[in-house]
Amino acid sequence: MRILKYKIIEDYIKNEVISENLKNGDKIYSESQLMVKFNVSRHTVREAINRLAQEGIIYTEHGRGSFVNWQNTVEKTGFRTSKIIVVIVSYLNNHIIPDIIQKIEEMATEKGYNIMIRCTHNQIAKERECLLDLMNKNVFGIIAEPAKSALPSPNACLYQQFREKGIPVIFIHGYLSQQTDDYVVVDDEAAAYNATEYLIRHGHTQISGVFKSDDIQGVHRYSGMIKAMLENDISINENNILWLSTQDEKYILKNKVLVDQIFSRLKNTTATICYNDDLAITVADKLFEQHVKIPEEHSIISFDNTPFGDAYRVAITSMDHPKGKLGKAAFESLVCLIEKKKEKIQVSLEVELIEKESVQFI
Amino acid sequence: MRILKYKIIEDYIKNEVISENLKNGDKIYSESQLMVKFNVSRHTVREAINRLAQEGIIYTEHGRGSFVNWQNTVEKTGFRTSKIIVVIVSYLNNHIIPDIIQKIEEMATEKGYNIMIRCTHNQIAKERECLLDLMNKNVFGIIAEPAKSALPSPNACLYQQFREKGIPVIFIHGYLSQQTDDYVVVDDEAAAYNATEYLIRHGHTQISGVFKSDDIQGVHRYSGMIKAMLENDISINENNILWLSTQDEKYILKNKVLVDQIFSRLKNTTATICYNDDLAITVADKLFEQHVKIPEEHSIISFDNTPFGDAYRVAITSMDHPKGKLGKAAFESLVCLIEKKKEKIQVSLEVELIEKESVQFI
DNA sequence: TATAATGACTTGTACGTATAAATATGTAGC
DNA sequence: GCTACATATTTATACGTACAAGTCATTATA
Repeated sequence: MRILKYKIIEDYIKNEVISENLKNGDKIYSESQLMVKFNVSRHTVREAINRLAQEGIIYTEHGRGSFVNWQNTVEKTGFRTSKIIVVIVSYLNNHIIPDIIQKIEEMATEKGYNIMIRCTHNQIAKERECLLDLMNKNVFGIIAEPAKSALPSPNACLYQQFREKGIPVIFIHGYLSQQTDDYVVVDDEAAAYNATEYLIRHGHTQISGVFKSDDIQGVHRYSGMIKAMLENDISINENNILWLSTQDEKYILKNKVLVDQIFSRLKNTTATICYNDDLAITVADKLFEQHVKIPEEHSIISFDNTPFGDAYRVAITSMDHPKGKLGKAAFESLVCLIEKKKEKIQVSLEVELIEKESVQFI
Repeated sequence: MRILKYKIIEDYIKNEVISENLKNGDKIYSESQLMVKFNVSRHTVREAINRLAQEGIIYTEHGRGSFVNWQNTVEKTGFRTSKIIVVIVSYLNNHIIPDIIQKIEEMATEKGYNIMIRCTHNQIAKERECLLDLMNKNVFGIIAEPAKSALPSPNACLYQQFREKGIPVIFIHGYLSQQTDDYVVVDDEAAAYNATEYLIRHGHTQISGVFKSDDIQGVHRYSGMIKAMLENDISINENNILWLSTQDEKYILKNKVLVDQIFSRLKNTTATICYNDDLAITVADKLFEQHVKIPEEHSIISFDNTPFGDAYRVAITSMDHPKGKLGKAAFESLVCLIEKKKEKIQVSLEVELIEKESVQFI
């Protein structure tokens, strides 16, 4: 291997910077100084300096000199080479997602990644648009809360395309295919199972449920409930289950028909399992309006343990949501896939039950 | 402007590539060909080629020649050429920011911008780190909620540097300098003025206040309160004002001393103006614990009109927060600055009072 | 005292030359 | 038809020179 003169100078300065003999912002030797020092031509010195500048270790200013730019070196090349992770979520304005994203952002910044946010409003079309837009961008990985995960998704193949291009995708909250997807989710079935067992232990046998029909979470929570009831030899009355779509949920407060539906489903039951705290509060409000006392006359249990449910006049007993843990696991898993340290990530987080005031012994 | 020879060659080749006279993978003219073609020295040709290689438009192979690398340019450049807007906020997990960001994301995606998120945890150090990190990145603009906006900020000069580089900065929620900054904020002083007037109209003359000391919003809300009281000839007792820092706020629930402080400040008053709904609920909780009934024995009014305050056992009367409007205005203003359609943006949004249950006539 | 001019020093652009090393190609020899 | 070799072409490294242009501190001037 031939010894390159410019390489000698380049390495020398690089070492000075790394060993902090030259600190950030310091002016390095001028071209003429280096010419003398290494007994080379100006051209060779400039070659070395150009390479260092290209690497982002120094920058030069006309008429002033070259200066160390070490602290920014890693990221200096800008977003072109910097590591971008896209986080795709349904909505930002709920009580779960912001916490997850905040955790992801925290860890990502620490690791030198940048977080880009996209919202789908839980609409397949917006999700599709977003994925197509990202398709020819230079992203390192995707963390996605899939839209309408309970239904067959026409966007599954788009996510697949990212994986085929070597861009890992981690699903959170739900997934599109349990076989092929990488995901970090909450074990909703187990959570619902435990919630139902908790009601049963409090003497409830007539239990109704309000679930969301378009998210896989709703399906899992439903099946956890059913499982617990079957195992406790409690008969299941499908009439006591109310399925709501995202659309319904938005209009539920205004829509008289839906309110009536709630009551027809809850009739003859002593407890209700609600898809989440927001829904639990909506249901509770309607019950209060009809002078049904909670928890004395009707118990309610729900999911996600939000401050919203905490602040309600009857604090809603709820299955906790490990938001920070989920964000952390999702990011770490994604990095594992990016760095090819693992091939498949399928994590299911267990959750605790947080006892509050909305469930009573019958 | 001096005409640079290497620049002529560089632009010529770049044009050949863009116009697809030279397609991806094609070998470009050799150095000696270019020397003849442009009648320059080899050095000048190499200067041009080096720059093109640095841009990623071509690559060179020893002994073979230089080749067009255009297909990768779009991909490689990826986000470099795409329009990135960075949104810097204190926290994501509150009731205001996610809505604002969601609106910004919605509009940005529509206009072909990409949103990058950073959280400062309302810490000057983290804000600084974030700004330094962004300094060398190719962003189109910044929407920032400044950290600790009530105090003189050492990061003000960093924001200034962005502006000097032609990267506009729009502050939301607060600003660092009313003279020089571009901002879209809520008119907190007017809001507090109206809130105070509302209390006065309900017969309250002994009014206490709980404010945040490190955000400019707290200062503005305080001064709005003072203004209203002065104009109504109500004497102000500084002992009835409690100032909390972000630090305090976090420990307030656990810290006995602070709880006592709250009560010493609220003593002898019939109503309290709270910095926001979260604080209002904390204060209300403590009052309830001491068997003070709200609103019968003490009225509370606050800011931001969050669902959190809505769900509280006594729905908190609160000044509304135009989250969507603010997000929209911030984004549109930023685009105006980016496209140089405007030079200065200083928007103050007026807010409504949302009457609920926590204020009563005395 | 404030401003303008000067000169020393710095990097930027541009020319010329020479040799080294990698690649491509044509030719001679088997 | 294949290999080995010589040759031409290409880029890479390296020397030298000259002048342009930006920065900065000192000096001279108004």
